[in-house]
Amino acid sequence: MGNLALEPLERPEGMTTHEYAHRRLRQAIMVGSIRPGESVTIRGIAEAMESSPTPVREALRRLSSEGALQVLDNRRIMVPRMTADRFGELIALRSVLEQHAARRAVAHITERKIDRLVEIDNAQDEAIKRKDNATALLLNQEFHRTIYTANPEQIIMPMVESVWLQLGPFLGIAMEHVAQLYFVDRHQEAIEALRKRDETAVAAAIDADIREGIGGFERRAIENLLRLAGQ
Amino acid sequence: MGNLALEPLERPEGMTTHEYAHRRLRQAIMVGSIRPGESVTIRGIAEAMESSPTPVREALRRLSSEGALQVLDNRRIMVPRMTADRFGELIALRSVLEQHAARRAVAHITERKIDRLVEIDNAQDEAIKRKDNATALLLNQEFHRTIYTANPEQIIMPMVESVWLQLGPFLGIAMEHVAQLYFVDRHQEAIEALRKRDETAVAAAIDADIREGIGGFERRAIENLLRLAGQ
DNA sequence: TAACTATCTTTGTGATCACATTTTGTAAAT
DNA sequence: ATTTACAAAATGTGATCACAAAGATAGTTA
Repeated sequence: MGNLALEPLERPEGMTTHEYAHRRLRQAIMVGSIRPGESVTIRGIAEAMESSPTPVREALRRLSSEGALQVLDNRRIMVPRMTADRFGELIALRSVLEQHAARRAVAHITERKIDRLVEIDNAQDEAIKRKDNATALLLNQEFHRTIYTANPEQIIMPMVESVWLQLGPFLGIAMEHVAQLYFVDRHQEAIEALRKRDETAVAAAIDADIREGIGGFERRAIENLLRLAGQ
Repeated sequence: MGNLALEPLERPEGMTTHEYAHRRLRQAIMVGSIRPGESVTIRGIAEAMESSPTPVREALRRLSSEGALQVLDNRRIMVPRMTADRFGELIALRSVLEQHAARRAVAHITERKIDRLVEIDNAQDEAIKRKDNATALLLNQEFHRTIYTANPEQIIMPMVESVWLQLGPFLGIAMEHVAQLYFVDRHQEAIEALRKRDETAVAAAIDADIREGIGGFERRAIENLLRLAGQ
């Protein structure tokens, strides 16, 4: 359990060690590189990224506050386990949060932003064709993030990302057992609705994107996947 | 800026230092003991609670992930400043989050829970009569928390508390300049709706409680308060 | 008086160490 | 073969130290 395969990540000049550790772990969790129930150790991570326990501990505390990690009673730190019920809660919350975020952003969307959204969506389609799930996943997040952050007073993004983080490990399992993630593309609808500045239509597109995308997993399918993964 | 008046807080047996630091700071921020824009230092807090920088840093990282603190470019850590726009975002988000949390909890509410809610509400009324704002505030939170945590799979509570944390410092300002906080009591409505297991009515009561309570501050009033407080 | 500079102090950061607890591994006993 | 007992290793925790960057202060100059 001590040895942990963390894909390398460039470290910008001037970034602190704890911030780097945080970002690297966060990304690993977000794209499903760490399985639910897997535990991480402070010293293990410190060794893996050639630093010391102190900054790693700060990174782990942040991740636990973000819901990405869970601190057990025996002080061990692990990626939370997934259940069908928890998955349902996460999808319902994701839908509510992102619909709200989208509604609050509509008034601030510029034509330039919309052009950017089209770009991202095209890139995502490319990634899906290449069967590059990880990239498609990140581009999908980038699409959503671009919309929500159009609102300059936005304060919801950390919560949206928290939900993404909590869904990440399950996505990792799904990607292991499903040939290709089923990406539903309601992005075109969202873009059209944004062009018209139609709040309700935007919210509907976001909701559909979530519920028919990752949220579309049936309860039975989730239980099967978790059993297959030995959860 | 180094000296910080932290009201003492009992420390349960076996609680780690960083956890204790986190809880103590969190409570101070939640009830408005620290003003927006005020900065805290690692060594200052460590000295105030007779510990060392290491665990304090962990506590501060957690609080920054919770939105209670803001890390500046110069790495200084401060309580985020409030603006009328940000306040509006916070109230809107609070309403959406708590309505959702309440809806998801309705099915799990027991008669015992409802009795507990009545108790809390009575205690809050007492505190209001005594003009004990801090206690009333905490009891109000306890009321809401009791509802939302009835759902055993609930994952939204950390986000709700994050919003409370972000509103806390402004409440501190409000309490300095307003004789008594205007507590609107839609709790009776919420209790009645819970008794009937009426999701929509519960959500409506929660929404009204928020929007007519703290959310009832007019934009003009907020700007005045902030100006009075030298923000 | 205002602006600049040099010095001292404060502060954040990360590595290291010591300690207590937990976990793991091994050998003996039933 | 399973359980128990004990030793060894691993792990989380918190204090301390050294270093660099930022901030404050005092003194000097224009």
